[in-house]
Amino acid sequence: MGEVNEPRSECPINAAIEAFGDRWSLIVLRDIVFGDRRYFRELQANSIEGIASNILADRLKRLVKSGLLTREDTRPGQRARYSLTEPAIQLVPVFAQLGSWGLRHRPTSSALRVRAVLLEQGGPALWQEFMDELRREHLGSKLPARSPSVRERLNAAYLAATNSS
Amino acid sequence: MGEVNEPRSECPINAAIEAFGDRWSLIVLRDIVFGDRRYFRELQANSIEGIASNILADRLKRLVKSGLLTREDTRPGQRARYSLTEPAIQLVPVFAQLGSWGLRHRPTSSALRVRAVLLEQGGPALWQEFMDELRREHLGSKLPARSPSVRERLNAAYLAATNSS
DNA sequence: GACGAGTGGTTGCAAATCACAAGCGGAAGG
DNA sequence: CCTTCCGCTTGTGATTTGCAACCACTCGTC
Repeated sequence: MGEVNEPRSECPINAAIEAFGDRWSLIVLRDIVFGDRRYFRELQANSIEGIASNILADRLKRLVKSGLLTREDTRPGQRARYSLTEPAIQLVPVFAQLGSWGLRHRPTSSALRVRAVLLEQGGPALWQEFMDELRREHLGSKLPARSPSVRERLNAAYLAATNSS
Repeated sequence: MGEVNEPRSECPINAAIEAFGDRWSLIVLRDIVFGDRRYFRELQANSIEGIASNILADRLKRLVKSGLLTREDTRPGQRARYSLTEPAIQLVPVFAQLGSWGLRHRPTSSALRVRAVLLEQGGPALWQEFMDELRREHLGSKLPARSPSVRERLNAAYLAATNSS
């Protein structure tokens, strides 16, 4: 990916594409945001698309460099936790719209569809709540938490769908 | 791009990425949606990112095959018009969110930013109006038109920004 | 203090894709 | 005819992808 160079244009849509418009960046971010994966091995082992380790390493490095993730700095050989930054947290509405689109126009499994349905039904209010939750988990925000959390609700719906199908 | 094969997963977000998650597909669609380009040469000549003709040809072909565009069928050597399909028109909210993100988190030129700002301010109601407009232009919908059209408003704002800067 | 499991990666390689420039066959107008 | 416009196609080298194997390091256990 050539996004290391200067941007092709100064269009905001193009800027977004250059930041995460490839076949893997959004997949990695999706797994961190919705799947709560924080470590390299977690991301690789649980990837439903089966990401290769070199691609994962490359994307994580690039996302850190471009300000979408931060990496806990550890000595080599130790677990390093990745955290979302505020720009990455603000991708939640993008994920919601992508999910709504995929839901409508492509065949998807009923289990994996559930999260997108809920996110669509909840609308911007739910997205905001989820973003606040991510700020708490990833940025140490002290905003008051609600129970059950959005992620708990999303996962409960996902599990219900996998069992009933 | 390997999107011709079977999908990597049945996740709606992944489905969206496989449909248009590369460095050029959304750029082409953006120019058709917001720039009102309908012909190959228009798309190539006016591309601010400078798309190469083989890439453009490949993307158009793929977008037609995947149901996002239709191509007027003409004899070779004649102008062929491309039209958006309903799934492509429903990308408007995706574009709006991508624009909002790029606006906030990446440097963009004030002129090119204007459309994204307007789309954000207008919200879902404006998106719907714009989608109806696209249905009229691309699908022959007979829904009543409003004046001035959303595109006229977006372009007027864009021109005002280019002159004042 | 050697061992084995777990950590986050790197390396090599073949295949696919990208980006750039040039050229091509048909159609339309004069 | 000749020119211009039309949608591409064809080379070419450079980059990226996907796959599998391998690596250096740390930590807990014996």
